Amino acid sequence: MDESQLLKGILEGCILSIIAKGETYGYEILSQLEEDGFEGLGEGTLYPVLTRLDKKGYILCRKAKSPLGPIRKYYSITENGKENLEKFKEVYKKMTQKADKILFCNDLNEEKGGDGIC
Amino acid sequence: MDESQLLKGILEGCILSIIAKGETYGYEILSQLEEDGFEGLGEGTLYPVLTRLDKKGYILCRKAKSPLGPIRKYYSITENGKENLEKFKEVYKKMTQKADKILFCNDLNEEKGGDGIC
DNA sequence: CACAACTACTTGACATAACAAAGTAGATGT
DNA sequence: ACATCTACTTTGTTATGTCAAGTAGTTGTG
Repeated sequence: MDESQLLKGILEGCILSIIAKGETYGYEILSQLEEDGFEGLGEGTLYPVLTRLDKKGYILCRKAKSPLGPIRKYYSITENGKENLEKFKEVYKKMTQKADKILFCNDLNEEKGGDGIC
Repeated sequence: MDESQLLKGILEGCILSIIAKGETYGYEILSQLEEDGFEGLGEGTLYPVLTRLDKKGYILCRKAKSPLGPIRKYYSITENGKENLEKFKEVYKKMTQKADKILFCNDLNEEKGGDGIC
């Protein structure tokens, strides 16, 4: 059961969502993700996502000095990125609703979040 | 926004869950998934998953004639598979809870399912 | 001043899984 | 004979997360 496969696609949306809440930089995103329960994510996982989001035009990049280390790259979301984030949320919501139904609506009255999905 | 990436990992769990509900075969699983909202899944997507689940020992395979076509391969879940399915559900639940929090708990009181995630 | 420790980003090689497209083949009906 | 539906296989492509290693600026300790 490879957890990393489940992350695919989700991670990019989560990172875009974090940037949407305010300008931030890689290292901070990493600690934010850690705080949110996504532990053990390496830098080699995060930075390629940022590059990708930038290439797609979903975020803007601005370089600025750090008060305690090498140069930071600050990212902020673009209009294009905001639109994409909303689309992503819709797709994510639909996808998980479908999966929830198959996974948690068996013969028995199993439940996922406490609300009645079934 | 590539939907197929979001499917990764989820699909395997869903298919295992469908098999857990009773012995079935590929073509039937495909129509079941379609019924559950996973439309447009090709055979080239489904069958490799079944092979994988079989290799991992999560399902058993039995060949039998079809009343209306070529031979079918009937699959049923193993004890090992049942255990794995439960583990998968846990991992899936945790993962989506984390993602839900990041995606739907912004400054505004957005909501996902109607229950208070935030 | 040398060195460790923390911050911060980069790069390259790799594994996994979904997907498209094409193929093989049995059964049925016209 | 031919189309159609059922049913499974195979091959190559692509996207994305992951590991490992590297580069580099800043601060504090001995």
